[in-house]
Amino acid sequence: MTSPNPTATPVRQRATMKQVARLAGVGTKTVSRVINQEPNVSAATAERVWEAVRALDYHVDMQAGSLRRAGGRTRTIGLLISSVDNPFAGAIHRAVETQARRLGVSVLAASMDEDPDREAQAVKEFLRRRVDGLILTTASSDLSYLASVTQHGIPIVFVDRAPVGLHADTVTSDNSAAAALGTRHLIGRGHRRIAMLVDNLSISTAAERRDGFLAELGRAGIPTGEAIVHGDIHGADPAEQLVRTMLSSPEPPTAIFSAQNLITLGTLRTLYALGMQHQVAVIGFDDLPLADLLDPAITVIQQDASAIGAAAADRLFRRLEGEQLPVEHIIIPARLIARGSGEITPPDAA
Amino acid sequence: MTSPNPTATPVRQRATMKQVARLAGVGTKTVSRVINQEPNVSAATAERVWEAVRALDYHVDMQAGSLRRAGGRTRTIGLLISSVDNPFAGAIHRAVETQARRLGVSVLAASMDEDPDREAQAVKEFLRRRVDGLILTTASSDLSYLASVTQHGIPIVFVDRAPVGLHADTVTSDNSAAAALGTRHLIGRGHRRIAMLVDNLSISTAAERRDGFLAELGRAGIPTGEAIVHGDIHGADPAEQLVRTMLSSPEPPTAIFSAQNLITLGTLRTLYALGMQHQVAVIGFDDLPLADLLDPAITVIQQDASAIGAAAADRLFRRLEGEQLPVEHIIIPARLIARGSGEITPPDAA
DNA sequence: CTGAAAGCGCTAACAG
DNA sequence: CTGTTAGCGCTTTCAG
Repeated sequence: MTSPNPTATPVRQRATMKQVARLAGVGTKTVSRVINQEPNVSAATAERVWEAVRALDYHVDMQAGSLRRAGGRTRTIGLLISSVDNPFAGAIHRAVETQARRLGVSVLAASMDEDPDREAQAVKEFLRRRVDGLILTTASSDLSYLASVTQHGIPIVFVDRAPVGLHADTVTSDNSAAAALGTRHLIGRGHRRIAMLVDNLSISTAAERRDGFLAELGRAGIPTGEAIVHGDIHGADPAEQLVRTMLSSPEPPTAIFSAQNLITLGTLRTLYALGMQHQVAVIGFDDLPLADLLDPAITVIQQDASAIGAAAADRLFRRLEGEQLPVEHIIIPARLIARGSGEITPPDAA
Repeated sequence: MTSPNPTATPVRQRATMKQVARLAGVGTKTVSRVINQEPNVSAATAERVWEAVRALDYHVDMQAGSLRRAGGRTRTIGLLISSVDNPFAGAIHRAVETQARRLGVSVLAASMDEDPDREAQAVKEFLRRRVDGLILTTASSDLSYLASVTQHGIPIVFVDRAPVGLHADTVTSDNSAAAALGTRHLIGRGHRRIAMLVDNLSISTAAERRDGFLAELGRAGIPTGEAIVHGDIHGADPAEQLVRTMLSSPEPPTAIFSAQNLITLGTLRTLYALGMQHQVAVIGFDDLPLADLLDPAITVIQQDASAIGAAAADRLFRRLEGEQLPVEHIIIPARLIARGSGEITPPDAA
């Protein structure tokens, strides 16, 4: 009978604490003390243990440990973002990881793809793996399934979007104000027919940007009843199509406010294809890598993703340390970067 | 004496399988069978168990389970990439996650930031958490610390960069060939003074790109002894500086081959600042979002990050399923996308 | 400063 | 089809 694994090196079993203890000639509890840097171990004993650890290439099993440990901490958190492939989300992820690493905490990351089912599934997998805490970007309008989670003592911090119907720590941009800022910028250049292009309006962020836009139009005395708002635009291709249609309409907008990254991309593609990039003003939410080199360079509303991620992580880890904090909604300001495309004036301007 | 947590809802302890069993009026093993979809449970019993699960909001503890389960599988893998904030790495992450999710596997993600110490630290944390397998982008020249890992039966697949001195599954682009392709493209337009700008040469990917560049120069009969190669460029700012210096030299290059994303960005910034974007040819490794809208649009070598990630995940999961596979180096082709900047001819061309 | 015993929540192996 | 017993690797508790 041949071995089932003829080529590979024979699998040597992973070392256990017991084996380390035997090799070092001490009890398992002493090994545990050394590994976890607990006090009350003589330097000599500790050194013998470390030698055994190296000799056996031993790595503690945190999972097994947390089974018994007070509080059952796994030193692992769950992070749910729109997509691990999205630059904005990546920056948040980065900021969270930086803080986590400092504390020896690992991060389970997952993408929810704007799908409430995926979101719920991802959270379930996090819970099965006994994460200590959760940082979530949510796509759900029904967060009731999370109520029990917080009750079980697992802290949750929401990032990017405020949760619906749940009183919990939240860190977001100042979406409505930022949208108003951009809108005011365009109105100041003389625009009155401004189109807002926005993603799925069930995403709170999208809705807030729309609201900020409309509010600012209202403040400027521009009738919001006939305001041009296009929602439910998913990605660059639909945006590209839509802008094409819009611009060939009898009364085309003189400015476009794109409320999201990919929508900006699609908008620009059509403008360039039509050679109209110098005629229609554009402001985009979220910056893009080469935006400053285009002609005209793109005026954007830049969110501080790093600050958002850092604030969320800070909040979560402080709760995990046991700090008693009131539930808070932290708002990170976004800023407008004027580069050219947002300063184009409408054709009929004096 | 006041409660230490006066405002919050009292923390209800997490439900255990035993509690579910008691509530459903069955043994724990039956609950285990139902939860894990094992056979040999009557529909009626299963339904009672599910009711109890819902009532108690029970989530299995996979950690505890894997302690006893044959093979000790945790259904979690570790993914190490250059940075979770890097678009190329994000695309790999995405592809890995997609496959993992299908199999109910979670992903612990970490950034190594081109730092061997961070890399080793991250792997250690993965191991402590008993991941079933590892997908690694490595920055280390000494991978000896991983030998024991594979011996313990934990499969490793390397992505983006081949490991030094370790015979293991690897998925990379065809770096040398792709660099040669880009170089040939420039030579075909009449360029002979081509500068290659490349990241840290200790990164195998960077070295391979340099080698492909030099090899192609050699094939074209261009003396490689005087070839212009600038290594150890970390990010956009140093690249920006360097290009400025280069272009003010007595015999400036007529074409620039940027071997990395951020270097391309810096290169372009200088070219635009000097108004020379129509005079100096540029080819960049890795695509950028707005590259097609610039004037001239940027010619790039595009790596298929999704395919790389997918191939790596496929390999890992097949090994985890127990398939016996020979160690393999899978090479994913990269392609050249000609857009304009790479087709600029040198000033002295006939 | 050190170690022995108990048990965390679960699943393997077996008995019914 | 179902339940009981043992024990995974670790940390807690408590006795030296």
